[in-house]
Amino acid sequence: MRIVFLGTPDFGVPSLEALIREGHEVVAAFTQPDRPKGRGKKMESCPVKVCALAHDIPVYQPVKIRQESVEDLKALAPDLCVTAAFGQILSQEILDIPRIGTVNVHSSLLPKYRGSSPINWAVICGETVTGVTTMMTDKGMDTGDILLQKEVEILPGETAGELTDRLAVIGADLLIETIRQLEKGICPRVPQDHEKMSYYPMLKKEMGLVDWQMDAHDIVCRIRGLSPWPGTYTFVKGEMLKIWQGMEEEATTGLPGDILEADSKKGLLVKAGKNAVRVHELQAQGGKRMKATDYLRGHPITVNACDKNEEMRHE
RNA sequence: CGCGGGGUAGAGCAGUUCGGUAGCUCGUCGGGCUCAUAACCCGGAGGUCGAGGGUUCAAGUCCCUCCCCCGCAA
Repeated sequence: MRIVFLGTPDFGVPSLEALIREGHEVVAAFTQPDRPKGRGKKMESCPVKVCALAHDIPVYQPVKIRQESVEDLKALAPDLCVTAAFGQILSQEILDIPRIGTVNVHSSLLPKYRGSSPINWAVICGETVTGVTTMMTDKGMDTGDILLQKEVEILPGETAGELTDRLAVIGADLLIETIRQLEKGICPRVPQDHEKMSYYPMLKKEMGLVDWQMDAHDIVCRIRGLSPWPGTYTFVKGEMLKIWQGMEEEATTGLPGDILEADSKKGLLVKAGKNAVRVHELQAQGGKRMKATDYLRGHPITVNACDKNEEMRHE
């Protein structure tokens, strides 16, 4: 099968590798253009590009695929296009090019969690089950007909990053099975129940700012859901502190945001709306991530007595 | 050349302004106290101060070069 692969970040790599491993003829890979990244504004290739080049697959990096790549795609004459976290919207004109169609690997149980960050949102919303879906891409945002779907349990304490790694592999397997069934003409194809759809927006940096009015359970889900990017943070004495890991702990005293415990032995405990968040792992500006107890050894934080030291209260 | 913080004992930090015996908290090892401890007391071990070069009687500290880690921004 002549396949054109479209994907950008790590999530797409297992799918691309699976296609190659299965002996499909991957004739091209499309990814987002290289962008200045990291500290020194160095240009960096995305994971899918690196993978494609390693397998001698031609790489295309249009800024806007709809405008630049229609002729290229036609010339490639694919039987099938496969997308996995590509990052650009395909036009109908492009969707009409592949003989069979365009299959998208989406990391949620559609129609739930449409949008660009389904894994993060599933964790943020406190789900215990999510999954991957293969679908026939249509013009809408993750609205196409569902082909195959697989449920995956979200493990306790699992972060979005960890879950992404797992779903990427599971998604690759599902993709291979989907293509197998498409080739035989036995692949189911059912429209989404649009009544049950949910859509969540792209993640923004600001979403990582902890609102201590929220219940501890929700804050912990957010910490997990935004890890490793964009990360969760709060302010202590005017300095930003990233929170990498935390757990809910029962607490009835104090006001939201109060530091109930800050001890290099006991650790760091911050009051939330309901209950409190035990901060296990954090990271100060310029520092590396470390256990809260280690941090407190060298950075003593005063315990808020709830109604004094108002200026020390973090936001 | 995008902005910025940092590398000192196993861990987390202070010390660098203004050169002059390597410090703190914790851990660890040994001893003591206690019905008891994430408690307390006494004692010990453990450091090429990221690397190299330079200045100096003397460099963690001043000068030059390099390596590594991290936050912002994108």
